[in-house]
Amino acid sequence: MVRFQRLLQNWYSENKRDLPWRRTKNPYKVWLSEIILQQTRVAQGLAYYNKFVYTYPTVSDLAQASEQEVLNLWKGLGYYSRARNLHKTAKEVFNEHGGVFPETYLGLIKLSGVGPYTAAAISSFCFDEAQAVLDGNVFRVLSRIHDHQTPINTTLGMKEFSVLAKAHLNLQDPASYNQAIMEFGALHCKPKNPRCETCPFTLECSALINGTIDLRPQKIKKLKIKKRFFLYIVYTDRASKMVYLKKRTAKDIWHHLFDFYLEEYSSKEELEKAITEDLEIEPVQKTHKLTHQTLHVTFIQKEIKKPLPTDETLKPYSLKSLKNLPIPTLHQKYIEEELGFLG
DNA sequence: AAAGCGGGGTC
DNA sequence: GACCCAGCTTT
Repeated sequence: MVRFQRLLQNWYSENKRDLPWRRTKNPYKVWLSEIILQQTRVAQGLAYYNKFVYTYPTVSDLAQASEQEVLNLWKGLGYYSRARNLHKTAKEVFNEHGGVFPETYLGLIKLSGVGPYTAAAISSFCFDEAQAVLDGNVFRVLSRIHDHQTPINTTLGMKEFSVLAKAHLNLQDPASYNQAIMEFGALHCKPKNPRCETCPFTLECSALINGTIDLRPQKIKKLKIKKRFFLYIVYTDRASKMVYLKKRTAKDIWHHLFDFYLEEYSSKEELEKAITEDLEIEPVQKTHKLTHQTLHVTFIQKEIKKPLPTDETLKPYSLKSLKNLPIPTLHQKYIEEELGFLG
Protein backbone atom coordinates (compact mmCIF):
# COMPACT_ATOMS: atom_id res chain seq x y z
CA MET A 1 0.00 0.00 0.00
CA VAL A 2 1.28 3.46 -0.77
CA ARG A 3 2.09 5.77 2.11
CA PHE A 4 -0.96 8.01 1.71
CA GLN A 5 -3.38 5.10 1.80
CA ARG A 6 -1.62 3.48 4.74
CA LEU A 7 -1.59 6.63 6.89
CA LEU A 8 -5.18 7.45 5.98
CA GLN A 9 -6.58 4.01 6.66
CA ASN A 10 -4.58 3.68 9.90
CA TRP A 11 -6.10 6.95 11.03
CA TYR A 12 -9.54 5.65 10.07
CA SER A 13 -9.23 2.38 11.95
CA GLU A 14 -8.42 4.31 15.11
CA ASN A 15 -10.85 7.18 14.77
CA LYS A 16 -13.92 6.07 12.86
CA ARG A 17 -17.38 6.53 14.28
CA ASP A 18 -19.57 3.51 14.80
CA LEU A 19 -22.52 4.28 12.51
CA PRO A 20 -25.35 1.86 11.67
CA TRP A 21 -24.92 2.08 7.88
CA ARG A 22 -21.26 1.08 8.31
CA ARG A 23 -22.31 -2.20 9.87
CA THR A 24 -24.00 -3.48 6.71
CA LYS A 25 -23.36 -4.10 3.05
CA ASN A 26 -27.08 -4.17 2.33
CA PRO A 27 -27.40 -1.84 -0.67
CA TYR A 28 -30.90 -0.73 0.34
CA LYS A 29 -29.68 0.51 3.71
CA VAL A 30 -26.52 2.04 2.29
CA TRP A 31 -28.54 3.78 -0.42
CA LEU A 32 -31.00 5.06 2.19
CA SER A 33 -28.17 6.44 4.32
CA GLU A 34 -26.45 8.08 1.35
CA ILE A 35 -29.61 9.86 0.16
CA ILE A 36 -30.36 11.07 3.67
CA LEU A 37 -26.80 12.25 4.22
CA GLN A 38 -26.59 14.28 1.00
CA GLN A 39 -26.05 17.87 2.19
CA THR A 40 -26.86 16.69 5.70
CA ARG A 41 -24.78 16.07 8.79
CA VAL A 42 -24.65 12.69 10.50
CA ALA A 43 -26.04 14.21 13.71
CA GLN A 44 -29.09 15.47 11.85
CA GLY A 45 -29.64 12.46 9.60
CA LEU A 46 -29.14 9.59 12.05
CA ALA A 47 -32.63 9.71 13.56
CA TYR A 48 -34.18 9.82 10.09
CA TYR A 49 -32.15 6.82 8.97
CA ASN A 50 -33.34 4.82 11.97
CA LYS A 51 -36.97 5.86 11.35
CA PHE A 52 -36.84 4.80 7.70
CA VAL A 53 -35.14 1.46 8.35
CA TYR A 54 -37.64 0.74 11.11
CA THR A 55 -40.71 1.77 9.07
CA TYR A 56 -39.53 0.29 5.77
CA PRO A 57 -37.21 -2.68 6.45
CA THR A 58 -36.85 -3.42 2.74
CA VAL A 59 -36.99 -1.48 -0.51
CA SER A 60 -40.25 -3.29 -1.27
CA ASP A 61 -41.83 -1.88 1.89
CA LEU A 62 -40.74 1.61 0.87
CA ALA A 63 -42.03 1.06 -2.66
CA GLN A 64 -45.50 0.19 -1.41
CA ALA A 65 -45.87 3.26 0.80
CA SER A 66 -47.55 6.42 -0.53
CA GLU A 67 -45.47 9.43 -1.49
CA GLN A 68 -47.23 11.48 1.17
CA GLU A 69 -46.30 8.94 3.83
CA VAL A 70 -42.66 9.06 2.71
CA LEU A 71 -42.64 12.86 2.66
CA ASN A 72 -44.14 12.90 6.13
CA LEU A 73 -41.34 10.71 7.47
CA TRP A 74 -38.86 13.02 5.72
CA LYS A 75 -40.53 16.12 7.20
CA GLY A 76 -37.99 18.55 8.67
CA LEU A 77 -34.99 17.19 6.79
CA GLY A 78 -35.20 19.58 3.84
CA TYR A 79 -34.37 19.22 0.15
CA TYR A 80 -37.62 17.34 -0.32
CA SER A 81 -36.83 16.28 -3.89
CA ARG A 82 -34.55 13.73 -2.22
CA ALA A 83 -37.60 12.12 -0.63
CA ARG A 84 -39.62 12.17 -3.84
CA ASN A 85 -36.72 10.59 -5.75
CA LEU A 86 -36.18 8.10 -2.93
CA HIS A 87 -39.74 6.88 -3.29
CA LYS A 88 -39.60 6.92 -7.08
CA THR A 89 -36.42 4.82 -7.09
CA ALA A 90 -37.83 2.36 -4.55
CA LYS A 91 -40.81 1.79 -6.83
CA GLU A 92 -38.49 1.31 -9.81
CA VAL A 93 -36.29 -1.20 -7.99
CA PHE A 94 -39.41 -3.01 -6.79
CA ASN A 95 -41.28 -3.04 -10.12
CA GLU A 96 -38.48 -3.29 -12.66
CA HIS A 97 -35.63 -5.02 -10.80
CA GLY A 98 -37.61 -7.45 -8.68
CA GLY A 99 -36.68 -5.60 -5.51
CA VAL A 100 -32.96 -6.10 -6.12
CA PHE A 101 -30.64 -3.09 -6.36
CA PRO A 102 -28.28 -2.69 -9.32
CA GLU A 103 -24.80 -3.90 -8.38
CA THR A 104 -22.61 -1.63 -10.50
CA TYR A 105 -21.78 2.07 -10.68
CA LEU A 106 -23.34 2.30 -14.14
CA GLY A 107 -26.50 0.58 -13.01
CA LEU A 108 -26.81 2.64 -9.84
CA ILE A 109 -26.29 6.03 -11.44
CA LYS A 110 -29.37 5.51 -13.60
CA LEU A 111 -31.54 5.68 -10.47
CA SER A 112 -33.31 8.94 -9.65
CA GLY A 113 -31.48 10.89 -6.99
CA VAL A 114 -28.30 8.86 -7.44
CA GLY A 115 -25.50 10.92 -8.97
CA PRO A 116 -21.75 10.34 -9.32
CA TYR A 117 -21.02 10.59 -5.61
CA THR A 118 -23.79 8.27 -4.45
CA ALA A 119 -23.18 5.71 -7.21
CA ALA A 120 -19.47 5.60 -6.28
CA ALA A 121 -20.32 5.28 -2.60
CA ILE A 122 -22.82 2.42 -2.96
CA SER A 123 -20.82 0.50 -5.56
CA SER A 124 -17.64 0.66 -3.49
CA PHE A 125 -19.20 0.13 -0.04
CA CYS A 126 -21.50 -2.73 -1.05
CA PHE A 127 -19.84 -4.34 -4.05
CA ASP A 128 -16.16 -3.37 -3.63
CA GLU A 129 -16.12 -1.72 -7.04
CA ALA A 130 -13.07 0.51 -7.57
CA GLN A 131 -14.86 3.86 -7.73
CA ALA A 132 -13.42 6.90 -5.96
CA VAL A 133 -15.95 9.02 -4.09
CA LEU A 134 -15.74 12.78 -4.57
CA ASP A 135 -17.69 14.79 -2.03
CA GLY A 136 -17.10 17.95 -0.01
CA ASN A 137 -14.73 16.16 2.34
CA VAL A 138 -12.63 14.65 -0.44
CA PHE A 139 -12.39 18.01 -2.22
CA ARG A 140 -11.12 19.57 0.98
CA VAL A 141 -8.58 16.88 1.87
CA LEU A 142 -7.13 16.64 -1.64
CA SER A 143 -7.05 20.39 -2.22
CA ARG A 144 -5.01 20.80 0.95
CA ILE A 145 -2.69 17.83 0.51
CA HIS A 146 -1.78 19.07 -2.98
CA ASP A 147 -2.39 22.77 -2.30
CA HIS A 148 -4.43 22.63 -5.49
CA GLN A 149 -6.17 25.91 -6.18
CA THR A 150 -8.53 25.25 -9.07
CA PRO A 151 -12.02 26.19 -7.75
CA ILE A 152 -13.92 23.02 -6.93
CA ASN A 153 -17.26 24.32 -8.17
CA THR A 154 -16.16 24.61 -11.80
CA THR A 155 -16.13 22.04 -14.58
CA LEU A 156 -12.33 22.10 -14.69
CA GLY A 157 -12.06 21.71 -10.93
CA MET A 158 -14.43 18.75 -10.99
CA LYS A 159 -12.32 17.07 -13.66
CA GLU A 160 -8.98 17.72 -11.99
CA PHE A 161 -10.08 16.58 -8.56
CA SER A 162 -11.70 13.53 -10.09
CA VAL A 163 -8.32 12.57 -11.56
CA LEU A 164 -6.64 13.16 -8.18
CA ALA A 165 -9.27 11.13 -6.34
CA LYS A 166 -8.89 8.20 -8.74
CA ALA A 167 -5.10 8.34 -8.44
CA HIS A 168 -5.24 8.02 -4.64
CA LEU A 169 -7.88 5.29 -4.48
CA ASN A 170 -6.81 2.05 -2.84
CA LEU A 171 -7.78 -0.50 -5.49
CA GLN A 172 -7.32 -3.35 -3.01
CA ASP A 173 -9.93 -1.96 -0.59
CA PRO A 174 -11.98 0.86 -2.16
CA ALA A 175 -14.73 0.52 0.48
CA SER A 176 -12.53 1.25 3.50
CA TYR A 177 -10.45 3.79 1.63
CA ASN A 178 -13.51 5.81 0.55
CA GLN A 179 -14.95 5.75 4.06
CA ALA A 180 -11.57 6.74 5.44
CA ILE A 181 -10.96 9.83 3.30
CA MET A 182 -14.47 11.16 3.95
CA GLU A 183 -14.30 10.49 7.68
CA PHE A 184 -10.89 12.15 7.83
CA GLY A 185 -12.32 15.24 6.13
CA ALA A 186 -15.33 15.30 8.44
CA LEU A 187 -13.51 14.81 11.75
CA HIS A 188 -9.89 15.91 11.27
CA CYS A 189 -9.33 17.96 8.11
CA LYS A 190 -12.34 20.15 8.95
CA PRO A 191 -13.35 23.33 7.08
CA LYS A 192 -12.56 25.51 10.11
CA ASN A 193 -9.84 24.82 12.64
CA PRO A 194 -8.47 21.65 11.07
CA ARG A 195 -6.32 19.66 13.48
CA CYS A 196 -3.04 20.12 11.64
CA GLU A 197 -0.99 19.79 14.82
CA THR A 198 -1.92 16.12 15.12
CA CYS A 199 -2.28 15.34 11.41
CA PRO A 200 -0.71 12.18 9.97
CA PHE A 201 0.15 14.13 6.80
CA THR A 202 2.22 16.90 8.38
CA LEU A 203 5.21 16.00 6.23
CA GLU A 204 3.45 15.95 2.87
CA CYS A 205 0.52 18.38 3.16
CA SER A 206 1.45 21.12 0.68
CA ALA A 207 -1.11 23.60 1.95
CA LEU A 208 0.19 23.20 5.50
CA ILE A 209 3.76 23.73 4.31
CA ASN A 210 2.71 26.73 2.19
CA GLY A 211 0.48 28.23 4.88
CA THR A 212 -2.59 28.13 2.65
CA ILE A 213 -4.76 25.73 4.65
CA ASP A 214 -7.50 28.32 5.17
CA LEU A 215 -7.58 29.13 1.44
CA ARG A 216 -8.38 25.53 0.45
CA PRO A 217 -10.52 24.43 -1.14
CA GLN A 218 -10.93 27.42 -3.44
CA LYS A 219 -14.46 28.22 -4.59
CA ILE A 220 -15.87 30.80 -6.96
CA LYS A 221 -18.40 33.47 -6.01
CA LYS A 222 -21.41 32.99 -3.85
CA LEU A 223 -24.69 33.48 -5.61
CA LYS A 224 -26.99 36.26 -4.56
CA ILE A 225 -29.61 35.43 -1.97
CA LYS A 226 -33.10 36.26 -3.16
CA LYS A 227 -35.61 37.93 -0.88
CA ARG A 228 -39.23 36.79 -1.02
CA PHE A 229 -42.20 38.17 0.85
CA PHE A 230 -44.84 35.69 1.94
CA LEU A 231 -48.21 36.59 3.42
CA TYR A 232 -49.88 33.59 4.97
CA ILE A 233 -53.55 33.72 5.90
CA VAL A 234 -53.96 30.95 8.42
CA TYR A 235 -57.66 30.12 8.38
CA THR A 236 -58.84 28.35 11.50
CA ASP A 237 -62.14 27.07 12.79
CA ARG A 238 -62.17 27.08 16.58
CA ALA A 239 -65.47 25.24 16.85
CA SER A 240 -64.25 22.17 14.99
CA LYS A 241 -60.57 22.76 15.88
CA MET A 242 -59.51 22.79 12.24
CA VAL A 243 -56.80 24.59 10.31
CA TYR A 244 -56.98 25.02 6.54
CA LEU A 245 -54.14 23.82 4.31
CA LYS A 246 -53.43 23.21 0.65
CA LYS A 247 -50.81 21.13 -1.08
CA ARG A 248 -48.03 22.96 -2.89
CA THR A 249 -47.83 21.90 -6.52
CA ALA A 250 -45.53 24.48 -8.14
CA LYS A 251 -41.93 23.52 -8.83
CA ASP A 252 -40.72 25.66 -6.02
CA ILE A 253 -39.60 25.39 -2.43
CA TRP A 254 -41.50 22.72 -0.43
CA HIS A 255 -42.78 20.96 -3.56
CA HIS A 256 -45.63 18.57 -2.59
CA LEU A 257 -45.69 19.69 1.03
CA PHE A 258 -48.74 21.28 2.68
CA ASP A 259 -49.08 25.03 3.01
CA PHE A 260 -51.32 27.71 4.47
CA TYR A 261 -53.15 30.03 2.09
CA LEU A 262 -50.34 32.08 0.56
CA GLU A 263 -49.98 35.39 -1.21
CA GLU A 264 -46.50 36.32 -2.39
CA TYR A 265 -45.35 39.92 -2.90
CA SER A 266 -42.28 41.41 -4.47
CA SER A 267 -41.45 43.77 -1.63
CA LYS A 268 -42.12 44.56 2.00
CA GLU A 269 -44.15 47.59 0.92
CA GLU A 270 -46.38 45.60 -1.43
CA LEU A 271 -47.05 43.09 1.28
CA GLU A 272 -47.91 45.75 3.85
CA LYS A 273 -50.25 47.43 1.36
CA ALA A 274 -52.16 44.19 1.12
CA ILE A 275 -52.93 44.15 4.84
CA THR A 276 -55.82 46.61 4.90
CA GLU A 277 -58.47 45.19 7.18
CA ASP A 278 -58.51 45.46 10.94
CA LEU A 279 -57.19 42.27 12.36
CA GLU A 280 -58.46 40.58 15.49
CA ILE A 281 -55.12 38.89 15.98
CA GLU A 282 -51.72 40.50 15.77
CA PRO A 283 -49.72 39.26 12.74
CA VAL A 284 -46.72 37.07 13.44
CA GLN A 285 -43.61 37.95 11.47
CA LYS A 286 -40.61 35.74 10.90
CA THR A 287 -37.49 35.72 8.80
CA HIS A 288 -36.70 32.31 7.40
CA LYS A 289 -33.17 32.06 6.05
CA LEU A 290 -32.42 29.35 3.55
CA THR A 291 -29.41 28.62 1.44
CA HIS A 292 -30.52 30.49 -1.66
CA GLN A 293 -33.31 32.71 -0.45
CA THR A 294 -34.53 34.60 2.57
CA LEU A 295 -38.25 34.44 3.25
CA HIS A 296 -39.85 37.38 5.02
CA VAL A 297 -43.00 35.76 6.28
CA THR A 298 -46.11 37.30 7.84
CA PHE A 299 -48.74 35.03 9.34
CA ILE A 300 -52.24 36.35 9.79
CA GLN A 301 -54.59 34.08 11.62
CA LYS A 302 -58.27 34.40 10.70
CA GLU A 303 -61.25 32.64 12.17
CA ILE A 304 -63.32 31.19 9.34
CA LYS A 305 -66.53 32.99 8.49
CA LYS A 306 -68.83 31.47 5.96
CA PRO A 307 -68.70 31.48 3.09
CA LEU A 308 -65.11 30.40 2.90
CA PRO A 309 -63.38 33.36 1.27
CA THR A 310 -60.64 31.37 -0.38
CA ASP A 311 -60.05 28.95 -3.19
CA GLU A 312 -61.58 25.52 -2.96
CA THR A 313 -58.30 23.57 -2.87
CA LEU A 314 -57.94 24.69 0.73
CA LYS A 315 -59.08 21.90 3.01
CA PRO A 316 -59.58 21.62 6.79
CA TYR A 317 -57.32 19.44 8.92
CA SER A 318 -57.40 18.72 12.60
CA LEU A 319 -54.32 19.52 14.63
CA LYS A 320 -53.98 15.84 15.38
CA SER A 321 -53.95 14.83 11.72
CA LEU A 322 -51.07 17.24 11.04
CA LYS A 323 -48.74 14.67 12.57
CA ASN A 324 -49.30 12.60 9.46
CA LEU A 325 -48.98 15.42 6.92
CA PRO A 326 -45.75 16.67 5.39
CA ILE A 327 -45.43 20.28 6.55
CA PRO A 328 -42.39 22.56 6.33
CA THR A 329 -40.45 23.18 9.52
CA LEU A 330 -41.44 26.85 9.43
CA HIS A 331 -45.14 25.93 9.50
CA GLN A 332 -44.60 23.30 12.16
CA LYS A 333 -43.06 25.86 14.48
CA TYR A 334 -45.81 28.40 13.82
CA ILE A 335 -48.48 25.81 14.62
CA GLU A 336 -46.74 24.82 17.84
CA GLU A 337 -46.24 28.40 18.96
CA GLU A 338 -49.45 30.07 17.84
CA LEU A 339 -52.20 27.52 17.29
CA GLY A 340 -52.15 25.76 20.65
CA PHE A 341 -55.80 26.69 21.18
CA LEU A 342 -56.78 24.21 18.50
CA GLY A 343 -55.50 21.31 20.50
C1' DA B 1 -22.97 26.55 -17.21
C1' DA B 2 -26.15 28.18 -14.00
C1' DA B 3 -30.06 27.98 -11.10
C1' DG B 4 -32.89 25.77 -7.67
C1' DC B 5 -33.56 23.12 -3.64
C1' DG B 6 -33.85 23.12 3.52
C1' DG B 7 -32.57 23.02 7.73
C1' DG B 8 -29.27 23.12 11.25
C1' DG B 9 -24.58 23.79 12.95
C1' DT B 10 -20.07 26.37 13.55
C1' DC B 11 -17.27 30.29 14.12
C1' DG C 1 -23.40 37.29 8.97
C1' DA C 2 -20.64 33.92 6.28
C1' DC C 3 -19.80 29.47 5.48
C1' DC C 4 -20.53 24.60 5.64
C1' DC C 5 -22.73 20.04 5.16
C1' DA C 6 -21.79 11.92 2.60
C1' DG C 7 -25.20 16.45 -4.26
C1' DC C 8 -28.66 16.02 -7.69
C1' DT C 9 -31.97 17.61 -11.11
C1' DT C 10 -33.68 20.92 -14.15
C1' DT C 11 -33.23 24.69 -17.26
